[in-house]
Amino acid sequence: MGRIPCCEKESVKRGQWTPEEDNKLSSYIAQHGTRNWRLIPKNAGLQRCGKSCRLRWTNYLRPDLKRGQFSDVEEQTIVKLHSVLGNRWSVIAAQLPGRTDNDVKNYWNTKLKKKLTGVGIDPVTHKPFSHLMAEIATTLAPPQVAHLAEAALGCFKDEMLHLLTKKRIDFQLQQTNAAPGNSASPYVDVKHDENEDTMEKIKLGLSRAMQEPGVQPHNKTWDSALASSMNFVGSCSRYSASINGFQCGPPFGNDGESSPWSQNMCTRSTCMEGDEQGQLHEKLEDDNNPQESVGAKENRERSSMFSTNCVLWDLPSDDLMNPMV
DNA sequence: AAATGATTCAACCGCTCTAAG
DNA sequence: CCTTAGAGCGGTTGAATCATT
Repeated sequence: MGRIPCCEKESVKRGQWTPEEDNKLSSYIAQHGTRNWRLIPKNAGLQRCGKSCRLRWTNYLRPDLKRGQFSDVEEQTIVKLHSVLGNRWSVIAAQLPGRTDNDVKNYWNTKLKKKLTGVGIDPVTHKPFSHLMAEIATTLAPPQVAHLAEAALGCFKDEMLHLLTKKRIDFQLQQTNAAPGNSASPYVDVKHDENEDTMEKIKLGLSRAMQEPGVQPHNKTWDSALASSMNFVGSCSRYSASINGFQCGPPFGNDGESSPWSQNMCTRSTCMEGDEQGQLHEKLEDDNNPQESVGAKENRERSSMFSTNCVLWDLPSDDLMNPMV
């Protein structure tokens, strides 16, 4: 037995709302409140489904809604909460006064996901891609690691190309175009010659990632030492440094000394049991410092989480500037 | 200036959860 | 306990807008 529709689809209007409809809905809700959405369109004289009315009200007409660009603080809050809660947009939105789950979801899908990917962070797990690869590598026999590395080249091709080329693309294109007989792509020729070398570097990086203890050099961000440590404390604390001091340890961990995988565990919903929601609130309130000056905020934006020096595969940054690793 | 592609975001869809009877 | 309806959620779509060629 299928569910009955919430309204007669033939008799309801769909699509964009007109100002007249908005007025009718707003004034009706102002008078009668939002009880029983099914009756609201009928009583308000709207040819709309109750569900549509609710959506229009909660996402657009509510007087307490905040319009316009997300602030840096809001952006960071979303990233933080998403790393803990995943795609629980309504919970995330509840921490952002004036923002709806739809707003947050749209902002995540259109902006934040790309930003994170652009700096080499997997937006699903909030870990560096290099770290994820190293994690997978530990479960494989050495010959398979090479295959993994090869596969990674394909999987993350777009992200890597973006990272590797964004600063030198013009230069490379100039050089390529200047050289007679070169193909249109700056990568085609070097790819073939350097492929072996590239694969060796990647394998080396992955091997180190599997072997090294938790060494965390301080002069790099998002490098494969993160991955090599196989210790998300390192990556998370580095990550947290990039996003304005958010720490995955306390209050999320059980104690001050985080276990190697405590960060990993705290990135999922298990972290939200008990009184942690309250701790989350505390933390968020700390972060949303209302006294922050505009100048300070702008400065911080310039050095925001997304300006991290992303180094993948344990390669020197100079190598990253070459067309193929 | 026009065409095309990319991006944004309001709105819809289908599902789950919850409470009432 | 079961059924049903209402509410809410997350995923997806597509029209409007913006950027690029």
